[in-house]
Amino acid sequence: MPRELSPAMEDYLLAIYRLESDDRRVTTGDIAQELGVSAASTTSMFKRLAQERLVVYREYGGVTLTEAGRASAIGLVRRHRLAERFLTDLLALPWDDVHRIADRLEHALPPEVIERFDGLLNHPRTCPHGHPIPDAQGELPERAMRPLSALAEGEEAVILQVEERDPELLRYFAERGLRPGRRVAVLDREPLEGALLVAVNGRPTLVSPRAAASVFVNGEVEA
Amino acid sequence: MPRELSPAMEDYLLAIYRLESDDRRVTTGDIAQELGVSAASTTSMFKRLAQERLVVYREYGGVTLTEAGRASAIGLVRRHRLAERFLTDLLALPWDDVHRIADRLEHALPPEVIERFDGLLNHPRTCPHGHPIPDAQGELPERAMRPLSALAEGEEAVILQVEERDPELLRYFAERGLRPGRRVAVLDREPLEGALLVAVNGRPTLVSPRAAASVFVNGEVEA
DNA sequence: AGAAGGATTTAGACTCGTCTAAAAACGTCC
DNA sequence: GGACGTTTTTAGACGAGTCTAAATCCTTCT
Repeated sequence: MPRELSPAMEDYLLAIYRLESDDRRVTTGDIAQELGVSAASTTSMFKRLAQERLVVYREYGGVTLTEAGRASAIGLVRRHRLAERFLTDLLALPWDDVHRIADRLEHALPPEVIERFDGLLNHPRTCPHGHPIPDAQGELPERAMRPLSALAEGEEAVILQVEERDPELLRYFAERGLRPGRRVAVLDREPLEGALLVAVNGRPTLVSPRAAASVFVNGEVEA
Repeated sequence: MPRELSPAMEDYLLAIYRLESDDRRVTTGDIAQELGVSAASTTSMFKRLAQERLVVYREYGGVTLTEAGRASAIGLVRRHRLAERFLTDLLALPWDDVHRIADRLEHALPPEVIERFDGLLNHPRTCPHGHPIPDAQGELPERAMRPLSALAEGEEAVILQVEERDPELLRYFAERGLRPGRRVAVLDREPLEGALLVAVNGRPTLVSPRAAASVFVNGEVEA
C-alpha cells in the first residue's frame, strides 16, 4: 500500500518511468539531466526511493522501478493526462499551457477528483497531445510509432502524438495543424538539414527537422 | 508584486485573515491553536511573513495583515471557495468532502484555472456552505449574521452559511436539510442545554447546541 | 595493466518548516 | 510593587530536498 509520496519523490519516479520506457537501467546522470537537479541530489533520492521499495538501486549502477514503483508512476501518468484533458476540454485552456499546469496539479489531485474527470470526459483514451491515458487498472496500450522525420518521400501516415513539453513547439504545431488524428504525407525531403515538405490536411507545409522529430505517426520503426 | 508564497505561508496567512475578521490583533497562540502547530513554529513564521511585508509583527504583540497580506489572503479565499463550488457543482462531490480537497487544491491552482472556474460556474457568489466568494478585485460583501442558537422562540430567519470544517457536522446538516437558503423558525428552546426545536422546510427538527452554533442566519446580532 | 577521464557518491552546508525544552517577557493579583 | 503563572521567544535539533566541492569508482584506451 503506497503511503503518501512527496511531490519530489513523485517527480523522480515519473522521470525514471519516462526514461525506462526508452532504454534499460536508468542512471543518476540521466535523471539529474531530466529533472535539472544535481547528480548528488539524484543519488540521495535514489536511496530514499530504494528504502521505500519503489526502485531497486545498485551503487554506480542506476535504478529500475519495482512493481510498486511502476504502479505509482503509471498512476501519476494517469493523473497528469486526465488533468490535461480536463484543462483543454472543459476549461478551454490552450494545449501549450496545460502540461505546465498539470505538472503542479498532479501532486494535489486526489483519486476522487481524477475518477470524476474520467467520467465527465467520457473515459478519454489520450491526452490532448495524443499520449495514451492508462486505465484505472494501470493498463496502457502499446502502440507502434515512429517520428515523422523517419518517413520516406511519398509516405503517408496519421499523427498519433506530439512532444508536449515545449510550449513554443506546441504553438507551432497548432498553427500548422499538426495534431493527433491528422493525416500527413511527405511530399519532399531536404537531404542536408532534414527539413520536410509535408501535406497536412492537403496543405503543403514546411516542417523543420526538430519539429519533425517531435511528431510521432503510426507504423513500425525500420529494423 | 507577490512572488510565489509557499503552501505553509499561505496557510498561516489564511489563518491570520480568518481570526482577524473576528477580533483585532492576532496572537501567536491563536494561530498555533488554529493550525495545530507549536507556538515556536508560529513565531518563526511570523518573522518570515513580516520580512515579506505580508504582516506587521510586534514582539509579544501578535500580527496584523498588511494590505499585501490581506490581498493574498483574500485571493486564497477566492481560490478555495471557487474550488469548492467546482467540486460540488461540476464534479458532484459531497459537500462534506470538498473543504478538505480544496485545502490541497488552493495551493496548486493557478489563476487561469480559477478564472475559468468562475466563468464556467457563472460567477457564483458563495461556496457550497454559503460563505461569500470574493470577486476578482478582492471585494467581499459584508453580511449581517447571527448563529441559529441566538434566535428567540418564535423567530424566523433564512440560513446564510454553515461551518464548513467538520465533515460529520456537514453530513448531519445535509440529512436535516439545514443548508444555505433554507427558511427556519424556532419552535421551542430547551433552556438548560440549549437544544432547539426548529422548523426546517416545515418539518420540525431537533438541533443540538453545537450544531445550532455552527449555522448562521440573516439578521443583526443583538447589542 | 595502468592511467586518464568521466560518472557517481560522499561530505558538508544551506533553507524551510517543524518540534521540544529552556529562557525571557508580560500581565495580573495581592 | 513584587511574585507567580501564562504566553512568547530563543536555542537547538531534525528531516526533506537541494547545492558545491572533494573523493571515489568505473571504463576505456593505449
